Amino acid sequence: MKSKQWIKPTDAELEILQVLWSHGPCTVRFVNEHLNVKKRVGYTTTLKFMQIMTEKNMLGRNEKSRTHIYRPLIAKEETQNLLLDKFLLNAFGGSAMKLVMQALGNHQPTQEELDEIKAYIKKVERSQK
Amino acid sequence: MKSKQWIKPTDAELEILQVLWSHGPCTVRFVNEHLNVKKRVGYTTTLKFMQIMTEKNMLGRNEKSRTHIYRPLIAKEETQNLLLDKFLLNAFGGSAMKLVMQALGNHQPTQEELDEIKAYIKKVERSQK
DNA sequence: ATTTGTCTACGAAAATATTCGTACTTATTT
DNA sequence: AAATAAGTACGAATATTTTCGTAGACAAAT
Repeated sequence: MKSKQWIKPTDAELEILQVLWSHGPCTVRFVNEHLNVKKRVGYTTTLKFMQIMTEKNMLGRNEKSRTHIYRPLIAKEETQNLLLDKFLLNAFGGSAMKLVMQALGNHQPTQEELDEIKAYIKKVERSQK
Repeated sequence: MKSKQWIKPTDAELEILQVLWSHGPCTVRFVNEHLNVKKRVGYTTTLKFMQIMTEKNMLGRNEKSRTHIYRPLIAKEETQNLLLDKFLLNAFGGSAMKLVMQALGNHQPTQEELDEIKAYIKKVERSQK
């Protein structure tokens, strides 16, 4: 949707975005604690990243209170799409089908998920005929 | 297949691997010319990468003639799988289904491709019953 | 046999990304 | 009010990735 200059989030930035996307707006401390579930990261490291991301307009923040509240400024789906495009090109030479088949093959979909895909395919076929 | 220490190829390394995977073993010059179709890269840059990748055991080379012939030592599918796993975690919080649906949605599959997926789903369902 | 072109090796600059220590400010506790 | 705790800002060290220049070897062309 945006005409903004797209800046690809780095891995570390993405981890922070994940937290903000799933919980709502939150503090540096909250984010940092979540990151620390997976791996040890210093508080000021997380802080620094979030400050940088704010400069890059990836995040916004409310400075009303001393403890700032950060929120994502880029949408989850849009971001994932753009990353997906890049990844597709980088790793799969642009072949979406290859990627889809491999993702399906590697991650044992449940019957429900299969149904979801079938429904989606039907929809596409109908609109495409 | 391997118990080798897995080293994630960087973006630049992946571009080189793509060339080696699709054409057979080839020379630095050949690879470099291919990369230059997309973007300008110096010859020695490509050379350096391929030397580094050889050190990392990503590539092997035949030094019989003065002009070395490089070949990938890591398999395309295996590498893509591992990268996919990482990407899935990084960008999609591990949800393969989300990724698949988004890939399908963004890249207008042809009828043939849809058929391919349907066939695959059938296969899974049969084996899974 | 000299010049010119192509190759490899290697060091190191440049660009990016990651990590954290220190200083300073503002609350909160004692 | 002094000490302690919790925040932000910022500079800078590290680590990683990308990019090339330069030197020396060897072969091909003049």
